[in-house]
Amino acid sequence: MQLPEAKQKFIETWGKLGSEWGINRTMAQVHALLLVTPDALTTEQVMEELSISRGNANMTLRDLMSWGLVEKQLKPGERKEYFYADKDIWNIARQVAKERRKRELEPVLKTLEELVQVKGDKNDPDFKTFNKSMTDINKMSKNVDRMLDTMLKADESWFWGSIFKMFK
Amino acid sequence: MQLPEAKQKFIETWGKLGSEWGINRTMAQVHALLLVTPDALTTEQVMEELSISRGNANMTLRDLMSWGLVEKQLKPGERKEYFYADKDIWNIARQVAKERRKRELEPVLKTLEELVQVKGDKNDPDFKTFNKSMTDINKMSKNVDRMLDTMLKADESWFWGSIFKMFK
DNA sequence: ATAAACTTTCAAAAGGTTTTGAAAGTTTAA
DNA sequence: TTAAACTTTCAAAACCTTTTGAAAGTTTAT
Repeated sequence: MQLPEAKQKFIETWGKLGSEWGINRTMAQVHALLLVTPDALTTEQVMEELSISRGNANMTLRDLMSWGLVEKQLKPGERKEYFYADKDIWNIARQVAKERRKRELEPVLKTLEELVQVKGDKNDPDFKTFNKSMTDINKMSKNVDRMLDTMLKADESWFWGSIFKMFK
Repeated sequence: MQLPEAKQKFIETWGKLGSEWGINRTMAQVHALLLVTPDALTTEQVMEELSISRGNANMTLRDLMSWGLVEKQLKPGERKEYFYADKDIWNIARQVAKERRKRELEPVLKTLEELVQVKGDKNDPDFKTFNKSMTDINKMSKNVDRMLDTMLKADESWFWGSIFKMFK
């Protein structure tokens, strides 16, 4: 396989994976494009490479910046804005974990906390089942939250090292 | 908050979380309903509780079975099929991890393996960037894969215990 | 064999999300 | 100023996914 074809394949694959995990396909594709591009690209170049409209490119690049995955670069003497993606995969993973935790896990944790408090008749099977599920899901969610916290603070090799020591 | 309202809130919350993570909202809602219901429900009851059509209920329940989250129960002397969800949250998490790994991570790993093999000019910045990204993403994906493997084989309390020992 | 009870299918409709592109807005240079 | 270069907006269109519901299929009891 040649480089241009391989890039294309990566962009497709990353886009598909993104959409399976609730990330807009185009956003994942733009990110993939920037990941395999050594230097920063303009909106124009992103539009060109992926055959998408100006509006789409603009909005997607802003989204990627709000996720902390892409940064704007201004070159001296130039009006155009350039976009550059951090290529450090551990940083990327942490950044995504951090954002999804804040956007999605935290609100759920808050709701579960309320639902665990719901009182009812201890002999009512409906209540018993509800209460047990809420308690268990709440515990697991908190564990996930703590694991993410560990990951966010950790250095890559230390984190995986510790994980794999689990089965030494 | 009263039990019926609380159930409703859980169903909503779980549905929203599901859709944020690429799982059909209705599927997550049906699963949530079964999680807070002590006994097995018929298609009819699911339709009723969530105000969805027969076709939708049928297809969603089959999907949940294919994910290994719900099982069909037949009661002696009855024609109707009943659907029951395993309430063990660790089992559920493992089952979801197992399926998503098989359906989504494995194909990506296979593609990355190919993309890492792509040869090119070591002085070409395009090639260097592509190759580094593929190598790094491949390594991280393999680590995730191994972590999932550990999780799938593990007992709940042992797994979290080991995770939290990481920061003792 | 028949009919009632129940499940499955799938084309069409509804609903939701993403994309477009032209217009409006902004910044910079002269 | 003015106008060129560039970015942002957003209503409408395109696209994609989900849902519906009636019809077809299946199973069981008589």
